[in-house]
Amino acid sequence: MPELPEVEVSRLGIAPHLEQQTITQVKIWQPRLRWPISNDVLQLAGEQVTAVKRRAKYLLLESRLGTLIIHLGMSGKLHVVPTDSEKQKHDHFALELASGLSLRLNDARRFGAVLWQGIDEVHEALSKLGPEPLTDEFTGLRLYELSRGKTAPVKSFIMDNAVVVGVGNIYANEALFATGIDPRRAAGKISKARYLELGEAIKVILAKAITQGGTTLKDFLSADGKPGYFKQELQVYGRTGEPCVQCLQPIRAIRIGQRNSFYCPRCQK
DNA sequence: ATGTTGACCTGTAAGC
DNA sequence: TGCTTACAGGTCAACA
Repeated sequence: MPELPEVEVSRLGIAPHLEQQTITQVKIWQPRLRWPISNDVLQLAGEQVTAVKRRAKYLLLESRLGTLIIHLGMSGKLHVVPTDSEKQKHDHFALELASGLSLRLNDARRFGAVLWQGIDEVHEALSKLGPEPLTDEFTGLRLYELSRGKTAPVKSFIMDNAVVVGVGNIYANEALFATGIDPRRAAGKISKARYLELGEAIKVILAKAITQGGTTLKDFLSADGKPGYFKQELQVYGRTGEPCVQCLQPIRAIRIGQRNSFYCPRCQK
């Protein structure tokens, strides 16, 4: 479900309910997610959430004792609900708060994760990540330099978390359309000038998606239940056979690295 | 080393 | 109305 904008929208939705709140109880209903939920997370009971941050597609709930790391995988969702409300199917984990509200993780496919990072540790899930796309550490120049000699498709390249984090299947397709780059092209054979444009396009598209509340494809809702409106902005993703917004050619779908990929055969070279 | 593929798991939609 | 198949927002391990 979530790429970086959806995770950020989730963060913005839950943060006001969590920050400075005391956790009264930690509930592990289903520990078998992508990795088992460690009992280390139980020490959060009685602790205060000092900040709610994000790194890549990971949410970071900080406390005096350490950081709870949440990843939503493909289908994970966070809800803030009254603690006495009924547990839903696929609710796996919850933090109960002194306010009477609870944060619940619901994830049908269980590709998500709940991890514990002790104070002064860096969890290995976070240790090999590239820069955040919306910071100055990420530039088109970086894309250009890292891509030299690579033969993998440019779409796979920009989805590589060691190159830049947070660019998933939707926004990779959109950024390549915005810059007129054929997603199949070898990453190493694209010019510096085009990478400079691509870097900017990634920033602009992700930032806009965040302001629109993310992309709701099937069922993404922010923690307060609102859908995202970026779907209306999608130029190629999911538009197989529909006319290109620029040239009216039908949008094509192909498979790149096992992922559905959409492009305009006329506008993208 | 780099690139590609399968695997994890469940729900939903499409096809027969 | 079934039943079967393919696919879905992500990431990692294993392989060539």
